[in-house]
Amino acid sequence: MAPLPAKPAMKDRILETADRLFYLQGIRAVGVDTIAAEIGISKRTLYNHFPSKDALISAYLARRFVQPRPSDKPAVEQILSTFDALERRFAAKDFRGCPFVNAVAELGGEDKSVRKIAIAFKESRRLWFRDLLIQLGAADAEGLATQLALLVDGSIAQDLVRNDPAMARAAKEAATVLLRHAGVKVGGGETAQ
Amino acid sequence: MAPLPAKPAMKDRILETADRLFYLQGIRAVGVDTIAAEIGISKRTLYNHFPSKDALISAYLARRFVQPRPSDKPAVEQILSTFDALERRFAAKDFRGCPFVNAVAELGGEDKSVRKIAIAFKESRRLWFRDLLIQLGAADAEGLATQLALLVDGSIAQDLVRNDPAMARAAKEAATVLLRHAGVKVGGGETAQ
DNA sequence: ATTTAGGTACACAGACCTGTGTAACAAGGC
DNA sequence: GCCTTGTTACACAGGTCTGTGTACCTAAAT
Repeated sequence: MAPLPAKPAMKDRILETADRLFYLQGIRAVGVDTIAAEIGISKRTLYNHFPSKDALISAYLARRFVQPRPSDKPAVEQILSTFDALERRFAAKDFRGCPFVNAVAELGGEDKSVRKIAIAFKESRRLWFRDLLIQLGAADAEGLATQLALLVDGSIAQDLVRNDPAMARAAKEAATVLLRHAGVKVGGGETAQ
Repeated sequence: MAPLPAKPAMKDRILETADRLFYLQGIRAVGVDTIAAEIGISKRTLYNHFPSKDALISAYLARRFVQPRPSDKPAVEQILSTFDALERRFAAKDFRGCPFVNAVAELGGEDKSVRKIAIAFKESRRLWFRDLLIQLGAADAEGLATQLALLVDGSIAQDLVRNDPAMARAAKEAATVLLRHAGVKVGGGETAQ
């Protein structure tokens, strides 16, 4: 009915495939040939949708930049369930660390736009923590939000290397201690054990 | 006097240069040509000392695998000064994250030996924390050591992206809280402020 | 029926990569 | 003098990479 329902399908397919391959194998390790071949299209078609590999990289990272959706759950539960979600993702065998950190590590200071989006992503996550902490009346919400972000990224880095989902649990336990220390009331023993 | 004082100089020069370039620009981003050219030697000479680029990569990571030297300082001070050292390294403009994490991120699951040495490195650091914590009689030295390692790697990842040495201070403050919570006596207010 | 948009096949340029082969050169030990 | 060891210069093989050029095809819109 609408004149363009199936039209953007190709661009999305390219992006989705690039995302998967970039993330799993590394950006430099995946050539545009590989992406096109994986979809079964010609390289020319790919370049008709994205002017360069750099544009594809930017689109890949932009696609990964998703905000956590607002929730009605209690703030403290939102914060702690972050680490449960991490543990679940660590257990999936296609988890390969934070795409933004990996991109910066791989592309170095060379690429300014990559770093820029990575910084924006990390800060947005920190602010998400901070706003919840403010709701909770936590002492030093700014500093504590940073510390929680450290625990998240630390567990991601450790899991990337060790492949051990327990890293998320360790982070959650540390987060619980830090929250309590900041005067936040945290529900019982679900953290221990 | 000794017959081979200047002999291994070349191999060391190659390794040192490879280390610097691999670390700063990424392993895949640096070709053997570039390394040889940087030293001013021929590519042939490089290949006379290392049979392949993979061997050079392994030597690079092995070179980065240094144990913290034993110290007479009090254990708690050793632990906390780790974060001061991190802050100093973050402030240097040639800091580009953890070479082991970066290598795993860049080379992916593809390379088993790289992951192996990265795991060994991370575990050796965790054990270093653990042994000090045992000396201190901390509760749950194993778990706490993991948590401290998370804070280290988290601050490294955050600094890699943001270039903000304050990440090390945030990690130190979190570490202080966790140590106190485990019953470790930590000296005064040098952490706050 | 014709135009137009998007896709295909395929070759190619130009760069860079790892790794090898070869012949010549320099310096110290014997 | 001779021989060994390390280095150099340089070409090259064979592969991969990004990106372009071109001519053809198909299907939908008009």
